[in-house]
Amino acid sequence: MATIKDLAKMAGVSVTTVSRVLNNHSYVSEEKRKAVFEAVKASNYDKNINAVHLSKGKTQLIGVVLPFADHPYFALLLKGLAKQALENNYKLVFIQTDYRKEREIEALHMLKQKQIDALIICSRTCEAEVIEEHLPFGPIVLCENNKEIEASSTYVNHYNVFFDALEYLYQKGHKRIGYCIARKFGANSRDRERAYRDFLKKYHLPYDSGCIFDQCLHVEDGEKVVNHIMEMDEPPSALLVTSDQVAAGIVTCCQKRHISIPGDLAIIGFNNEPIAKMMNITTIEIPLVDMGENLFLQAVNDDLSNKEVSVQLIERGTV
Amino acid sequence: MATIKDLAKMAGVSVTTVSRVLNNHSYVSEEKRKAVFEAVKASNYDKNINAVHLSKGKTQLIGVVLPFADHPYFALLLKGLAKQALENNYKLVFIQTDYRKEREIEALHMLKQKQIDALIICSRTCEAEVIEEHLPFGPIVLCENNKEIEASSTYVNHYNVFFDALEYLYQKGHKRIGYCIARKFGANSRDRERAYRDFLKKYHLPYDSGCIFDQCLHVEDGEKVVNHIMEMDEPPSALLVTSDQVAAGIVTCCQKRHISIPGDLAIIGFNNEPIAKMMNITTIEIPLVDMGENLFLQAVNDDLSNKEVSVQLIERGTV
DNA sequence: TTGTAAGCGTTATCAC
DNA sequence: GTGATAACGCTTACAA
Repeated sequence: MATIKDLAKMAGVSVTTVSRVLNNHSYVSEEKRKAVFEAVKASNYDKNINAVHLSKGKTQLIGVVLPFADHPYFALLLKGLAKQALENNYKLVFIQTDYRKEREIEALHMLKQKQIDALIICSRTCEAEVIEEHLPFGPIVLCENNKEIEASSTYVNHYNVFFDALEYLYQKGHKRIGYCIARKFGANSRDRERAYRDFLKKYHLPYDSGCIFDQCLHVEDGEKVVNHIMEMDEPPSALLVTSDQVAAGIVTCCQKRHISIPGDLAIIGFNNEPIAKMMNITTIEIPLVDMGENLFLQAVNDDLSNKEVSVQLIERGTV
Repeated sequence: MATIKDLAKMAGVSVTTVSRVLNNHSYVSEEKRKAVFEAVKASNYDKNINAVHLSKGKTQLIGVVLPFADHPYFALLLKGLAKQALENNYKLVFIQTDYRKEREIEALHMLKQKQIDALIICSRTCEAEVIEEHLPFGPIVLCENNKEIEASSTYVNHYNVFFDALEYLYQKGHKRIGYCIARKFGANSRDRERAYRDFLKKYHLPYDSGCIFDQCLHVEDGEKVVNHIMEMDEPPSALLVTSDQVAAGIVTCCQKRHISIPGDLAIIGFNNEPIAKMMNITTIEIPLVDMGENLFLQAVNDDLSNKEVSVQLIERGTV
């Protein structure tokens, strides 16, 4: 490939002039400008962007950490991120972690190595201290409500949302409520558990760990939940299900097993994924695409901000 | 941030020695080695990876072009790609195109600019010639059965698969068969259309463009299809649906409308997404994660290869 | 308006 | 074993 030096020679100008033309900085006489463009054409020149990166100390690359993309929750976040990346002339580096700490650390490492200008962590696994250590190397933005880390974030207040949803079910007469969640740990999960315990306490309801189902991510996990519930002596009469995927699985499975919804079991899903509308599932809508867009903007703008997004209960047929 | 030069000074050695230690090339005396490591610790040093990229002419970055990630088809491909990327010490640059040509071209441009070492195009939009123009700049791998482009590929023979599926339905007594597809153009779609027309010809069946439904991607699109079918004078008795998402939407909608499946309408989905199992949908399984893995390997290995993957009909309750 | 030359932080080729 | 020093290809003071 031709370099800027070659162009300079071909066009009979200096490399500076070439650079100026290429980035249209300041004025360059029309004839030299033309000569440069001709040289570009003739040599099928293109910048070596790595040289630019080195010289500028920036890469127009933003890292995105998420456990996996084959789930609407992350896929929709990613959609929003990608949208803003495009509009702002950035590219995304996709870092799939499967919730493994070492991979998240690798992503942080990329920030330190200046391979990416900022890092967006959609679902954090490693300790707060590790994040903090890397803060000096560039903006890190989180998708959780975290006061201890000095980083920007866009998040849902899962404590409040969960608490309100539980109250809603309680008002509808449910005294025995369980919930399904993806993983037990993680900031959002812990907020939800706190809400659950506080709710139970408020109404003097017993805590039963058998009513909490974790590892619930995909449609097929709904089946496991239903099977489990059918074996229970005192099954819950309502379930908060943190993904409509799982909610859809539960509803489908209940239909097969002739468990009436909401009669025998009430369901509130999360995210308002398309399938929830399709299957008439009551759900809590989370503006994931918007959140993705905001996360991206926070990553490039750098100034610290913490944005709580609001969610909306969409009442349909499963409560 | 400290540089290799600083380390050299701190450790009292040359930059060459530092580089050698850092990349453990050849032998370096134990004491100098130690001195370097101490300097690294003391200064919290980390490589500027952009300098490495420039110097080596490689970035350990592979570009991935796909229209969007919020669909199981692409999300699963991506999963496979990410898995191999991790194992081979590469990162993926995620380029979402929404099927827009200019964005695909931008991705090709990154290859020319040496920002990525190779490019994987999961769903091509731009012309074959444009791809070919960029072939000199690095490996490009495709996810389609394309003989004209001299690039590696991993693909499903959609012509054969479609034809066989149509035959299968025909043997079951269906004479009026339609299909649902994501987009009309694109290599895979055209292969499918050819198969459809050839099948029709073989059995002297009439071609009716009203039996082809495009823009079918998500669950909710299934509803549109059903609505449309209910208006038809001569509705199809069977449908090939190129995504289980849409198939699930169709099945759900038919249940609501009391259209019996497979009695009034037979359905064959595609991909064997989890929802297909859940809803007992007959489908054609495509090993998407494996395909993703293979695509990645082709991208880094460079030598030309074209791999056709085999699919499997999974008979369940919708035919 | 244009050019010279010094970075940017590595790796790699030579000598010694 | 070790160290100068020249790439790598671009940007940007600073001069002219």
